[in-house]
Amino acid sequence: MQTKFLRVQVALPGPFWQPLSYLVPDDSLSVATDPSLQSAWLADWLGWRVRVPFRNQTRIAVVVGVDQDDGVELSKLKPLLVKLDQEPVLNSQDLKFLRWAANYYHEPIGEVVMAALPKRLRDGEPLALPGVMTWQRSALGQSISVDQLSARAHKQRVLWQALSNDQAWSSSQLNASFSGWQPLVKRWVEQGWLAVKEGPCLAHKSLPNPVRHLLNDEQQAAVTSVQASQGFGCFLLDGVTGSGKTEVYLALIEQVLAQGKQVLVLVPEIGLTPQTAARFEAYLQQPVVALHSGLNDQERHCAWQVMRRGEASVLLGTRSALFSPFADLGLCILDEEHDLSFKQQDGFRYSARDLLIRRAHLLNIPVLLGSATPSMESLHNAQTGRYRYLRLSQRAGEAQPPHLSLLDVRGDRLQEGLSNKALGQMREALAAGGQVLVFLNRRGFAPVLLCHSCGWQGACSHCDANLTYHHASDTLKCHHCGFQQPKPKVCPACGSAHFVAMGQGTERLEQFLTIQFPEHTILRIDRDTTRLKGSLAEKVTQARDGEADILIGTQMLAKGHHFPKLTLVVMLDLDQGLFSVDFRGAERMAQLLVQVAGRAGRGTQAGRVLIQTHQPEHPTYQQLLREGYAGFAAQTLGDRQIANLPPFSFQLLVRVEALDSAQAVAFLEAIKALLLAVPVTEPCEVWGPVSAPMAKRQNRWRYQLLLQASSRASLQAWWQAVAAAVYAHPLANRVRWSLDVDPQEMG
DNA sequence: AGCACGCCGACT
DNA sequence: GTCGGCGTGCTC
Repeated sequence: MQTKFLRVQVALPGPFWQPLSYLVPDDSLSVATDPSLQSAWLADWLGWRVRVPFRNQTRIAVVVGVDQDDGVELSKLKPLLVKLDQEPVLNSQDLKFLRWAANYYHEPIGEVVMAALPKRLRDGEPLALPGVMTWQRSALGQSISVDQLSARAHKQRVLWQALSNDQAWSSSQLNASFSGWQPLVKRWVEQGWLAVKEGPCLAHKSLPNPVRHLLNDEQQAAVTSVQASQGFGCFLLDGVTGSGKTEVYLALIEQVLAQGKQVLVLVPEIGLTPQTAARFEAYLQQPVVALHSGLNDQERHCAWQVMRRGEASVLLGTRSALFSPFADLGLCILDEEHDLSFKQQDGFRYSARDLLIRRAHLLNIPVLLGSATPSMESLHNAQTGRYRYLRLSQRAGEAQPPHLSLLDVRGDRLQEGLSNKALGQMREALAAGGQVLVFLNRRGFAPVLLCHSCGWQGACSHCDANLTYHHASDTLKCHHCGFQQPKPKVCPACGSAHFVAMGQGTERLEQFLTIQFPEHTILRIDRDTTRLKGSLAEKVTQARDGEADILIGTQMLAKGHHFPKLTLVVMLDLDQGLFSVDFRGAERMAQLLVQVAGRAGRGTQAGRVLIQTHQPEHPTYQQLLREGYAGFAAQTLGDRQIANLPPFSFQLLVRVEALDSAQAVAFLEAIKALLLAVPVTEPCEVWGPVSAPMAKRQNRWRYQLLLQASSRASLQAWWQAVAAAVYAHPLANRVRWSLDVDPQEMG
């Protein structure tokens, strides 16, 4: 038999645009050289973890291809060191999906594959979780009484006595009660007294009491539509706040679970609270695996493993849970589909919504997107028939839709951003026994220290941004690079010692309201007051139970929470959304308004929403008030079509950062020249280079180039036509640059 | 991305 | 004379 050198292609984190090849060790050759065993050879390697030599060290990689001749010289190839695990970590469908994602987002395959593995597996830890073994008396063990043990072996007798309760003991349970149990347990296993079981690594916990609900006609119609789906289908569930989208999800999940299949539910980053998981468990009466940023590496590994093995059927997670492997996935759900947190904003800039749809498509299963304020993209897809449109128009129970009104504050004196009219309304609502939420979208309102004499204000020397004044530490800080300095004693420009703190923060608002409403309790919920683990959930519970009369909140209070006693919402600074540089500014503002308004009047009392504004005649407000979100969306889609903006076109943003701004611009100009030289049939446009919204960050100048085309395919093809030349450009290695496919924010 | 190699200022 | 600054170039 002639010698054939076999190679595998592996995904390794790093900027490698194709997988790296390694030779397989000699002892694997006999299988592979026989052509009839090619498929066995494939199954033996594809998706397996391997340890490979890399430079002068070793790395963990995943085999993504087998024996493809990629043109790399044999002499350059190294043999891989060892194959890990007893099974592949990713199956061929997972790999196909990940390859598609890498290709679409122009992200190195190694980075994408590693995003699909929990950190412990990326680091080469064993696949099996330590501590998931449980021990229980075997049939033989049942007959062994403690008296058969030596009377002098006190430790043994205590341990055996404990094990005689017929429960399965995990190592963590044994650790908690006994020391030195391992050798004894090991011996008893060898003697056949104990049976080892590899149990689920999730702690057994008791399920909440069952909760059932009846569906109204609209909910039932939505459930029926999705159930009728044969194979892949994408559904948009457009349901007003409080209309009971979750009940639809639960009914569908229940049905899929009854078929023995699994379900993946994605929620926004701050939407996943223990209450959400508990609600799912109460209805479904089975454990729900939660996967979110609050978990440690072991817990993530556990969740990953449990879903992959099919030991649990429901995964409820944030963005990255999208990559989890499943034994048999039957349904995907993505709640609050308009939410920006589904788009990863750094590194691998994927959209969890778009990738979830792609994954469902590859698996040929239905996917359901839900929102009270669907994105223009999804509404457009529903209108063109790519998605099936499902509508829930009624609030569940007796709850009335909130009443929205504009509060014209032009010419009024504002105290900490609040008008006297708003304060008056708050007093009335509180006197009537209601709860009040003051909503502050703090962006752009960070407190700035200003010299009262000359107007000087601190600017960061490394970024194109103002320094923010921090009262507690009496310092000026840059939120973008971490630069900080003590508050100057006198103004660096004019020498005056008279400073004023400008701008609005929730902290100052809280101080002000404490003075205004001394007899009422105030609860502030924002990034600063919820930094500790679990404190958001705790505060939300307090708010929901009516322990505070006045709530002060930012973005994180806008989503999904239910405050039955809330009767009045005051929105302080929505106006800025009207004048955003981003064409999606108004869309975001409208979504925020409707979502926050949805917090009010979910109990028996009708809710009111006051929007403080300097622009009461602005068409966006007028439209939202007259026709609601649907009318706003129809108008916005019309405008987008005329302007040929997404969702009527597709965009790709090239971002560049460089210490030398000339290099950044030169690189983008070079890319633009390459793009313009490509003959294209469909309309393709390129704008820029322009300065990024924050022109300088951490001493690097930031520029961007926007590509736009009439279809995803033509946009991809256009970039592909220049990609090789761009990567080969001398500046490509001298500046930091990245691609953002389907950018959601221009920052 | 890391992490080496490589070629010029302040130190025992 | 060296230690080390981070520019630049490669990784199967």
